[in-house]
Amino acid sequence: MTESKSAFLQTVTERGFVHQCTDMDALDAALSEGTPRLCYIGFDCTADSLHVGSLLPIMLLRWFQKSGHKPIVLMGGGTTKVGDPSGKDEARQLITDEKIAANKAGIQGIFEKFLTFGDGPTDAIMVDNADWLDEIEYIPFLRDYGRHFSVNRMLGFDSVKLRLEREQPLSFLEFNYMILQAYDFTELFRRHGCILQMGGSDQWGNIVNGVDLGRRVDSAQLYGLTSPLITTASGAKMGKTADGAVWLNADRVSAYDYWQFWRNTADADVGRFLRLFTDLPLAEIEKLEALKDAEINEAKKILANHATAMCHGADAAAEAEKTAAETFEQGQSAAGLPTIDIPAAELADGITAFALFARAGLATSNGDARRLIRGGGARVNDVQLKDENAPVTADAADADGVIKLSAGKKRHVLVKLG
RNA sequence: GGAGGGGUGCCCGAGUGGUUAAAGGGGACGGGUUGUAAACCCGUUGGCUUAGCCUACGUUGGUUCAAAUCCAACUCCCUCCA
Repeated sequence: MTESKSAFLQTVTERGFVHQCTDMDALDAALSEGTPRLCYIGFDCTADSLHVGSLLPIMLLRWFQKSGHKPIVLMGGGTTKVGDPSGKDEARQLITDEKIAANKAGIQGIFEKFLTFGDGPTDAIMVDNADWLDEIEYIPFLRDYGRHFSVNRMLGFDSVKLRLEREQPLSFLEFNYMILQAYDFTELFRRHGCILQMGGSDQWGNIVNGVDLGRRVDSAQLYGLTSPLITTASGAKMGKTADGAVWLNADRVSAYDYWQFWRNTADADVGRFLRLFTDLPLAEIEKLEALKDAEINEAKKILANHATAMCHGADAAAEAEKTAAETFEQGQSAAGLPTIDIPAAELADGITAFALFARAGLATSNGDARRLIRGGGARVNDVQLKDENAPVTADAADADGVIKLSAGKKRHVLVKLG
């Protein structure tokens, strides 16, 4: 394909979202007819929040909507009961129905920040595959749909093949996942006229099965498009930090930490991430990524601002930027840093340094805090601690009753006397 | 149902009676350098009331002065056979 006619494929290709497509030219034609088309991406309810790994699919839906089409967010309330074996070495733990419902509730709100929902022709809608999967009758389903799946072929798909090659167990339950996901596509085609399913590259097998099933049972021309797996310049899967995944829900990862995550992007990743995770025009991104040496830090701030504003709101992003500037550029104890309250009475007698660091969450245990201090990584009000057993008292507090604790250069917590 | 193999710290993976909180690697964290990069060098990486004590090698029980290492039962996984 040379030049896309459709705004959506044009944008998404230029920005680096496309890994594979079942039929780029035909899809391009379908999206260029001037009428809104429908596409969907499924999100399983395996946790009570999504993390930055899901951001790419969400951005795809966002661009789809911005390009004049109608996105469907499919909540995997049904498929989560089965568990997707894709990209997993081990069988997923079965998740209870209650947990799935709770997870779904936690996830749903995120989409409203990235998409406009409603009844209009290009408004996003949200559906749950439990609505139809829970009702399936085994024998009729096998006869109507199961006969279209070749086990020989299924064994060749990565999600299954990798498990078998590594001699890891794959239960029949999980083996059925791709059939159910394929059926989702058929169901969404019939209910809504949805013609496109997108997803991460690990979903390719599942998506192709859906396209094939649609052709077999409904003679429908369906399309699939996948996005590449995003790794950082250092080769790691993107979105992991010491504390685990970078979650999108504010109660899991604060707006400040979220901002910091983006601010700490490697130089080599800045341009790519700006294209993928912000709406900034390409011309502007090209200028930003061309910045040299320390100047590229400005591009990182812009990345952090846009990414945070999209997820947590412009106010939270501005606040996070201000806090970071005060902390790192002016070396102050910025009010916006994570804060813990400790009763003044407790500090009157002093709290042993290692215990205080552990309590502030800067160390995972007292022992960890001791090691941190011994290694010279702990500071109180920017003064390095020498003695892990020395008490920190209320005397260390400034006029506002605040003590600044630091572990390394990047992690800071304020202790506020209560 | 039968036969064999396996379950070690965040992950991978050594270790087959004591000197083992357990080699090595990865990851992570901290220090140095720096731009809140990258690369590189150094250190740390079970818990606690930390010169000491406690808990740990699938689970439970046993042998022994002493077990991750030997024995038994159980459990989960893998392979082959039925």
